[in-house]
Amino acid sequence: MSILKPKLKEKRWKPEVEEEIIKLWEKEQTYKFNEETEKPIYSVDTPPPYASGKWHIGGAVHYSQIDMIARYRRMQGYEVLFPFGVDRNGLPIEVQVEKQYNIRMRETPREKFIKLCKGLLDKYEGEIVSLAKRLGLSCNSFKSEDIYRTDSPEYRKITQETFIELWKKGLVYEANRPNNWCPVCHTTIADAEVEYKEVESFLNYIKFKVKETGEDLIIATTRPELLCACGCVIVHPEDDRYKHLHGKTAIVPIYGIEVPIIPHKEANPEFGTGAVMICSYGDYGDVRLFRELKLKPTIAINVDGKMTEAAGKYAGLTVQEAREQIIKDLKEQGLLIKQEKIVHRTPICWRSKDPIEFIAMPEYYLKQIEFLEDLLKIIDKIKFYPPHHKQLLINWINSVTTDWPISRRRYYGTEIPLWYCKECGKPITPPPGKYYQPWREDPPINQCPHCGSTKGFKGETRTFDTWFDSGISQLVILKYKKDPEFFKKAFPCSIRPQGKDIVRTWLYYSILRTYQLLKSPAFREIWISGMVVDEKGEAMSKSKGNIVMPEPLIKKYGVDAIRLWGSMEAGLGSDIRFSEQRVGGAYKFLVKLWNIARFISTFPIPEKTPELTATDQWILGELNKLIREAKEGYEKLDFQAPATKTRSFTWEIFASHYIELVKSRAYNREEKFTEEEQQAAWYTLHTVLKTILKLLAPITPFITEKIYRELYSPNKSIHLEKFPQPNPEWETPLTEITLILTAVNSAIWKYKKDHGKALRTPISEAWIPQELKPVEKDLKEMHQIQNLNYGAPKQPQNLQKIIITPTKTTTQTIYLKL
RNA sequence: GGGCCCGUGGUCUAGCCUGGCUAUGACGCUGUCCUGACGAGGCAGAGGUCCCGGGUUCAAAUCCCGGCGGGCCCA
Repeated sequence: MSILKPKLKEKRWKPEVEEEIIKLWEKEQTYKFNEETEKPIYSVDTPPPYASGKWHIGGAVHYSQIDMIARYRRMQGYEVLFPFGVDRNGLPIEVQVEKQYNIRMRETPREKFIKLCKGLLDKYEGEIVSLAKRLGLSCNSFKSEDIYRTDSPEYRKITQETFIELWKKGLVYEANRPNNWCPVCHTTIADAEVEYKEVESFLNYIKFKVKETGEDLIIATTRPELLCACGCVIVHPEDDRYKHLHGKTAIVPIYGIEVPIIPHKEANPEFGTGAVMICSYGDYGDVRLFRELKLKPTIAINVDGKMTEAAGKYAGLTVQEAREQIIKDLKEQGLLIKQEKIVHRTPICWRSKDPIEFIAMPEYYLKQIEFLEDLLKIIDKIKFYPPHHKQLLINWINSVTTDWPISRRRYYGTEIPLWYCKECGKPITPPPGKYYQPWREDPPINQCPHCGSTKGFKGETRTFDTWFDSGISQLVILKYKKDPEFFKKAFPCSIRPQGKDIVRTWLYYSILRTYQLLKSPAFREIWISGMVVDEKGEAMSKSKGNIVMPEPLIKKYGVDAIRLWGSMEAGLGSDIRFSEQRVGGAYKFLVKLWNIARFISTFPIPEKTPELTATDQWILGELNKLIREAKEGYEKLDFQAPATKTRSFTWEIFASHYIELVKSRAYNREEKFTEEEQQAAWYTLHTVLKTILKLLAPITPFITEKIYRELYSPNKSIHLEKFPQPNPEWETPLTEITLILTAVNSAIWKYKKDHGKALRTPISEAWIPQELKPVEKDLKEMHQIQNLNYGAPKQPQNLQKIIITPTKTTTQTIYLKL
């Protein structure tokens, strides 16, 4: 009798092993992109994480799911372009630097400020890259020189080049119009960058006078500090309370300004008193009405968020201070009737979280309104995963009403490549092909092409909105403007994977930018995932203090457990609720898988395919079903079904029933089986295991790689293997017995347990359903049945009768005797 | 005010598009078993008005209408 010992020594899967595997991948350059490839290219536009903080568990899950897409496509035979990039431009890092060093950007020399930004960015980038590696992302390379950065001279050069192109096409213009202004970041921001926050504030009822009649007119407002900028009062045309005032004049308290009372349907009779004061730049509606009614705006708030001279005695106060002061004054003068507490949504800056103001500044705009129709058409050519999330993008496109302000009065961003002639003041663009910094260098020409002056130029100091550069990542990774031949071959980008939170920004801008440059859809596929929320179902945020960091979980359970948990937890597009307990549950399966492999590793792999027994054919038939189901999920780029179905097959069918059935045969210690039969068990055990490993490889890349290398392929990664296909030779009607077989096994185990017997205890007599005849030999050994019969016994008196229910609607009867 | 998604045992989730068997699975819970890989196991079990109301249908978790509740986005 040969001594069989498991090849896998460890009794359980250890998360530390993952780190060795990462080193192996690095050494072998497993995921390197081969540009000369004959295979079709599949390009993944990995979201370049913003280098201003670490990833929480949500980031970890999100990126590992994107990795599953890359891994699945690679196993399907694509040459996968899966770059890693880092987004480093714009507001977020600047805000961070101001906080960290307690400085103000405008009071700091630009060179110095940029240096501080770079330093902090490098630190965060390092942390993010090492976590990305630890998560097992199969990016082509994590070498510093291979990572792209949106603030590198090469990237910025391309950003500027695309701007020059759009400028020449006449798609950029400058306009002085009120816009979202963050007084803290000191810059204009786009609608897409505006967030809303529920704020509790007072609705103040303020007494105006009607000039013609002398009567009081009560106005309700949340912004009394804007009284000085009041341009008119509107009332609803059908509002009977005010019909007699149409066309009359109202006198603004404190300032004594006379303004018209205008009937307008924007006034909501239900809100406040039904009479609304319209102030220049109060909110969107105010801005719109001022334009519509051709009123002359009064600028009440300056760029620092302080009141201007127009506010009279309140000049110089902040908005908040002015509001408090004016309320106090109104109260003293008996002009404040009452105050109501209300909760309303206030627009805030997405980065600094401060309330935004509407302030008119000259800014550059990129035309987008005239492209919206085309965008709606072009996205029909893109496949969405999951399909219903396409609606998120359609909704946003339909709600865009103004062009995109792209200039930012900030330091750390891609510079707008423009100079202005000192003589005529007209802007000039430099030739493309170089990275320009107009705030610190002269243009490449010395004579103004407009007026011929040689007096020199003044450089533009503003930068681009950060979405202006991240919105071309899909072009940059395909070597746009760098390698035209490759670009032609690879464009459009195969897939844009991203979270649903940045549909209106990154996704929308990417599609717009690509369409404007190339008149083509940017992507073939778009994959939009949900977010990871905390145990209570709420979004994670620093202010709530409910952020879960991945590192301790990685240490305890390993990355594979987190990845498996993330896939099993919810279908694609749904939010995933964090639960450490469930991560632990995923880890238990990995231990199970490890031990299954450990058991199987006891047996050699037969060199020739032996004649298979019915039991073997049965499990291969079941395996075939699993392959089909898993593939179906993978095709939807939704990993929930592959993860849960493979898990349940592995644990509940393969381990619990097949392995138990063939243990005797595989060991064959008493030589009750032929050598061929024994080899058939070995062959089948290995075949099933190998297939399970491949089915799980995209989801749990570490444990599958480890087992695969130990057992089957020391030198070639499982991740370079082909994804399993259903095998027609494995089709068998034997899968029809699965439910009966598992029910009979369970019944026998329970019977023995009920009688306090060990599972090895012999059964002297058993009567079971006829269907199980094909697996008779294994079944007898498994349960130690001495006298096995089929159907119903003639003399059932001495036997225990047990009714089993293989399906919910069918029952069968078996008879047992110990 | 509008759009999208969602509502299934204590908790989370599948099924819904394409209606049909006693509703899937996990975690937790209860009981029990040291069986040749696995006690971070095995086995067994309890636990559900499929949010509510109406309609279509022989038949509804599933389709339609109307509510209620939650989330996200927009105005």
